[in-house]
Amino acid sequence: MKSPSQPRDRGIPEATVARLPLYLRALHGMAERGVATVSSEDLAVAAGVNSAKLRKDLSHLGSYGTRGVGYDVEYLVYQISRELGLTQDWAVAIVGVGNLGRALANYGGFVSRGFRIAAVVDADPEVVGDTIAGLNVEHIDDLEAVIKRRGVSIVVLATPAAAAQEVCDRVVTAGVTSILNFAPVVLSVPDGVDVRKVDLSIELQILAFHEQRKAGGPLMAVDSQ
Amino acid sequence: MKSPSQPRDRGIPEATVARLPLYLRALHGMAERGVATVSSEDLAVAAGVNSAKLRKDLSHLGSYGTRGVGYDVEYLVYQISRELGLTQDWAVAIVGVGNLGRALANYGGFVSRGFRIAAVVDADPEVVGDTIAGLNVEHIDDLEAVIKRRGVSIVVLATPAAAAQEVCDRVVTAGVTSILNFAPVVLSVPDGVDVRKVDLSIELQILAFHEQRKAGGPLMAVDSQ
DNA sequence: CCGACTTTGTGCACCGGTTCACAAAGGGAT
DNA sequence: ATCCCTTTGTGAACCGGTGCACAAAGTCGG
Ligand SMILES: NC(=O)c1ccc[n+]([C@@H]2O[C@H](COP(=O)([O-])OP(=O)(O)OC[C@H]3O[C@@H](n4cnc5c(N)ncnc54)[C@H](O)[C@@H]3O)[C@@H](O)[C@H]2O)c1
Ligand SMILES: NC(=O)c1ccc[n+]([C@@H]2O[C@H](COP(=O)([O-])OP(=O)(O)OC[C@H]3O[C@@H](n4cnc5c(N)ncnc54)[C@H](O)[C@@H]3O)[C@@H](O)[C@H]2O)c1
Repeated sequence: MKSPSQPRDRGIPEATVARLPLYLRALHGMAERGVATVSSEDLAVAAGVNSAKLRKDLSHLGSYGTRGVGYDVEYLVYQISRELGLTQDWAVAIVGVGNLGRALANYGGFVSRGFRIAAVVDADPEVVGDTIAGLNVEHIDDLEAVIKRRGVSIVVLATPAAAAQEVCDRVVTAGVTSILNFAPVVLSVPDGVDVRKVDLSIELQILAFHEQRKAGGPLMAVDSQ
Repeated sequence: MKSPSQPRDRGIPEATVARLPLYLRALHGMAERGVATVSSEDLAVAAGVNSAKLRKDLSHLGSYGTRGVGYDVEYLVYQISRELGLTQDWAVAIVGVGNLGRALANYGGFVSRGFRIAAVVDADPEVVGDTIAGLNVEHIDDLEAVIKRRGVSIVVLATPAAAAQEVCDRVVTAGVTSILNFAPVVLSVPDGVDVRKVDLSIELQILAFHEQRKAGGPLMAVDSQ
């Protein structure tokens, strides 16, 4: 059955970490359809990657496959979940409950992955006190207290750009070391704090670049005036 | 040898393209504050990158700097904008006007970068006919007609995962070759079609991985943006 | 007009990540 | 038990990207 789980390499490449959630999603789908084992080739197709890459990624977690057969779906789901830290529950706070913050708070897709929205915080007196996604909107003045009380370890920043750095500083001081930032600013944080940014405007600009190239190619206005 | 500043090598590295919007944002801020010229060092700090990397990135567009002085802010804004295709107006359609689609439609940050929301489309009869962000919500049955009529060249997919591939196929058939996908599925598209995906759930899982590691072992995680 | 100073543009070594290709491992059939 | 077939796990070449370090290019004060 399972080979003696060899000591997992503590240094998993960042690129691999970024793909594990993709494999996990594909595996969940297969488990639901009753698939018991899957080959690297099939899983790779489902996840949209190269099969050699997938095998190398999984090999970083240990030798969980069986040659000639493939990988046990349930077992792999468990191993990847554990590696990503999804066997525990993460308390997430959303700061800034405007257009975007509301959409995130109401999204059900997070809970199903072990991320529980534990608090929503805003500065606008009109909004504070409202109930969003079943949660009472707390005042930004109580940010530190809320983080401590709810055991928040991940903060989602959805405030206007101008407020992002200040809020960031405060949550970091409060002990948070994982931040997902939607505001279009470069946040500066001390070492040891992870910031991941999602910038939709940048995504569109990258698409526009390629679209322009497809359409006109280098034949666009070449003035130099 | 070559003539003075001319559009250089047409093959701009993907990593460079992804950073140009970052430089552009920093430059816009500087222009607003009345800064006329900027050194690679200062701009790099503002954009959160290494200065050598910034210079190499800009060198792909041409020789737009002046040694001993730096870069002319306005001129650089123009050059980067042109390279990214932001000197023209892009018509964007949002398909799926739920939590997320609404937030996107109401967001002002796109228009300011040359992206005009030209249409919003949904399948729900309850929603079709409503006005969102000043636009009439069109029916998904009219998808192809709307794309043609409004000259849409970029589609944002914000439908449930189950509907994403079908909608994707239709917009591709309608001639769209640039898609920004928020649904947690791997889209399959023909060659020549660009798909960029934004998966917030994956971002949280990556944060959780590092968070778990920080809490557990003696190994320190490094920050990344 | 010159020489000191600043900053660009890039050659080069390096590094993480990708892909190919194949030996080794395991299962199943006979 | 042995052979054949499938599929893993990985060595090694390769590739794009990064960052150091510096010569070249340009500014500016005198
Ligand atoms: N909505 C989008 O689709 C979208 C897309 C890309 C980027 N963004 C970015 O995401 C962020 C939020 O966007 P939005 O559309 O939800 O904006 P919004 O204006 O609708 O919401 C911002 C919310 O933050 C609150 N806020 C302001 N200052 C605060 C503070 N100091 N502390 C706590 N809360 C504070 C406001 O009261 C408001 O409720 C912005 O930075 C925006 O640039 C949004
Ligand atoms: N809301 C979030 O914060 C969030 C976060 C991460 C990912 N996502 C993903 O983004 C997508 C949208 O999320 P949401 O929260 O807005 O969901 P939602 O259910 O609120 O909205 C989906 C909308 O799509 C419409 N729709 C359904 N089928 C359609 C079809 N065939 N054609 C056109 N429209 C159709 C529905 O009528 C609905 O209005 C989902 O795939 C979700 O997984 C959302």
